[in-house]
Amino acid sequence: MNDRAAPASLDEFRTRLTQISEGLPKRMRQCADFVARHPERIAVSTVAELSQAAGVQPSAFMRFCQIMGFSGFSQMQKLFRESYAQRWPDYRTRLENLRAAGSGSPSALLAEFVEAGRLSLENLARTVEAATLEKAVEALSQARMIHLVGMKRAFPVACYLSYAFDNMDIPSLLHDRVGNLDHRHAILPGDVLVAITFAPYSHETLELASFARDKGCEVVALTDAMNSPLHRVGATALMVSEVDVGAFRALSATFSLAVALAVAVGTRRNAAME
Amino acid sequence: MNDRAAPASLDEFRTRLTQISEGLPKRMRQCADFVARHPERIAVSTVAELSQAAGVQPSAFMRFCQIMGFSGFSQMQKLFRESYAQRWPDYRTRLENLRAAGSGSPSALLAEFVEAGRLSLENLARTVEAATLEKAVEALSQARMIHLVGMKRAFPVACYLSYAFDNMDIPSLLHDRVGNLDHRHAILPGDVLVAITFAPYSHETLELASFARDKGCEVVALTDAMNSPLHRVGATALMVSEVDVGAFRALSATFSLAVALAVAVGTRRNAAME
DNA sequence: GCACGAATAGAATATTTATTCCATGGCATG
DNA sequence: CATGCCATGGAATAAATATTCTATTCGTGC
Repeated sequence: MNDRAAPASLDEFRTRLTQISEGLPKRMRQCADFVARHPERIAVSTVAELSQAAGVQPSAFMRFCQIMGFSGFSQMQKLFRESYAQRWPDYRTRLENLRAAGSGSPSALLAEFVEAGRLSLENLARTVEAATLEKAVEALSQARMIHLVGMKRAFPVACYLSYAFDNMDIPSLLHDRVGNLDHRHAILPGDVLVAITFAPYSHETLELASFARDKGCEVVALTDAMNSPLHRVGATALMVSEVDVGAFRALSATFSLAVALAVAVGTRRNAAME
Repeated sequence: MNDRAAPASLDEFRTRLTQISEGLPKRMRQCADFVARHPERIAVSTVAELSQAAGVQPSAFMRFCQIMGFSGFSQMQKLFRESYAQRWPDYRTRLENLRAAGSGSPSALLAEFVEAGRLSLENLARTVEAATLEKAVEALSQARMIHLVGMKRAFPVACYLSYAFDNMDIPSLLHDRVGNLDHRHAILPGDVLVAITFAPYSHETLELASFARDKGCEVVALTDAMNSPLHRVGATALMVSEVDVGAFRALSATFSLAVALAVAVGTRRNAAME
């Protein structure tokens, strides 16, 4: 049937997968991609479920298993069941295991940040004001152009928004201060500025926000607290507080908020065009 | 049959188990003890295997399942399988429901992304390999200089790492392609490259990775799946898969991983200096 | 020590799930 | 344009697996 014996470990499986994944027919490629993306599901799902999730017929999935060198799905599943048995424990106990690896260890740190991210997300879901969010989306949907600014820790968020808007063909400009160039004069009537900053608040961001306000542009703020100086420029302020670990903060919740904002604006703009 | 409905979550399962575990006949007690001891095996084993491992007959194990409130073993196994593989199936329908309800509303979208973020984080905690993470941290701690590359959706992550390393006085260089300039020749022996890319994989990132490898530098990868082309350059690959909402993905889990990586490297480097 | 009921084991059955096979359709090659 | 090959879908079949049933055992109360 096939030129090679069945993979005996996940590593071998991975190797084989990358080896063959080029020059595979369409459906086989779908299987390969799906398996690569959701390896954890192989151990606990049936052929029918997996094939449906991958968007192929059960028989196609079977053929894929054979191409990978297994006699069939069952043999492949066996490999995954055996190798996932150890790392299986549910989320909570798994976190404890990671932590137990020692308080300074990378795994323990990761566990801390995962937990912090989860708390931040829950917090975000609880505290966000639907009306404010709605107002922000409405403003951005009407905008002639969307300007983005964020420095330091906020810069990744601004970048991501820029990427998202770009993907949805929404005109946007990232004020990234490359070469210390200043594009403030690109802010014209009818535009909207998204200003992102967290304590300690960046001077440049605040200044650009008040500049935009003075030009009569609306300002949507992504910030961290009620006492953020962005409130002073009359911005529509979305607040998101990240739980910190030691002196460090991830951006898990902030990114969820950012992508939700972007997608909401994108769909509303599309709806308006039809 | 039994006085109560089937547990709907692992927590309910645990509660019920402790409730009934006293005053149980001998074989039932054996089952209870075994299940309590090896809950992870339920999702991936058959009744025959489990009952043998617990030292009882298959039929005894069946009766245990019923005592726990399930109709049979299959229903109980389903609970364990579902709580492991996050239920993708109803994700699509949930989205459709949202749309049908006319609620492309921003708050509903945010709720979706918050949920997606949470699932991604849990998934990350479950699937990360401590050994790989350790290897990555070690490599980065030894590095003369850390190079960072990531395009499109991965760029915010690269930016954040750059910011974090900078804050900890760790020499790093972000290959941001501003002005289409290429700094590949700044990659010198003893350096390490952190390459970040998700499907569809960025050509530039892959190319820089193989360039670095050819120069004899280690490559640490942050990527999304087993079949990422970064595996082919022999990178130490940390995998993190984000749950998507429609066509969009946030970066919640990726950022938790990134910040944990950065902080771990920072503390280790500090420890080495003293 | 006997009779009764619960508990158990093992075999028989029903159901689910993997696997194979064959007919069809599309694509590239001659 | 015709021909052959390969990929694909769907249905038929085979295997594995859960589930139920019944005979037997074990313990308990009279």
